[in-house]
Amino acid sequence: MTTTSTAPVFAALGDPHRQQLLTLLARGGAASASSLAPSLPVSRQAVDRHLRILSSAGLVEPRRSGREVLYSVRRAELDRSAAWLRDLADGWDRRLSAIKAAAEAPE
Amino acid sequence: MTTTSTAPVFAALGDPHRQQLLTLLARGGAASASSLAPSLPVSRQAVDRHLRILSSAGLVEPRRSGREVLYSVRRAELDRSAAWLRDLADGWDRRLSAIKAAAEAPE
DNA sequence: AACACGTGCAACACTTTATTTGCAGGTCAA
DNA sequence: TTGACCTGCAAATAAAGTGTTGCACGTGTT
Repeated sequence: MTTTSTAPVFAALGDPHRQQLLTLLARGGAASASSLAPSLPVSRQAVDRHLRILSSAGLVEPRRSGREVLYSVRRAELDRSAAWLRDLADGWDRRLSAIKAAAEAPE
Repeated sequence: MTTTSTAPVFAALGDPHRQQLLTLLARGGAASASSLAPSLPVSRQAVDRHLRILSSAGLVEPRRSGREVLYSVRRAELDRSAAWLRDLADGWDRRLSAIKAAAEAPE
């Protein structure tokens, strides 16, 4: 089940510009699309779209402040994705120990 | 720097079929494209391409065994991606404590 | 009210991705 | 050698993603 629900998250993380936006938000705090755009080599509208994608993946959260919309990082989703990776790695480890055990006790 | 190098990894993880292939490999051990294809609702060739993408992202590794090509999970890359997520979350935590400290000591 | 600024949306072009079918070539077994 | 099975590659198509420009609409400010 987590198999499909984390896919949009990883897909969102799979773009360099979006990674850049995430690190900017993580280090600089909440910011708007317009204020972030100068830091990237793309237009304000493109940044806006990336932030929407990150938002629908649950990685950032929009908050209205006056006439601006400030986006901030949502840690919970980062943790959830990291947990998925960890479970995958654990499954692989279990597989390896099963092979090792089978090799040591042929019958 | 890791910003761009992990992007292909996350992009590879961002597809449900590829996630499914990874979990199959992690739990069932090394397998070929042909043997995996019946478990997915796509053709053998499509599975092959997904495995190539996972392979070029470093998430799986091909190994020739007779007339088959067996793919197996590469734990190192899983760990590397998990580390990237952890660093991002840590950066966000540092940001939060900086804000908190500033609030407690206005000047 | 008038102006500036930030957002939201639509149209468009371009590139990439996903997937299929078909076929050629290699490898193993009878 | 013949047949079965697996891999590898090409062409075709449909869909999605990335980016741009232009413009309309709120929301503050003067």
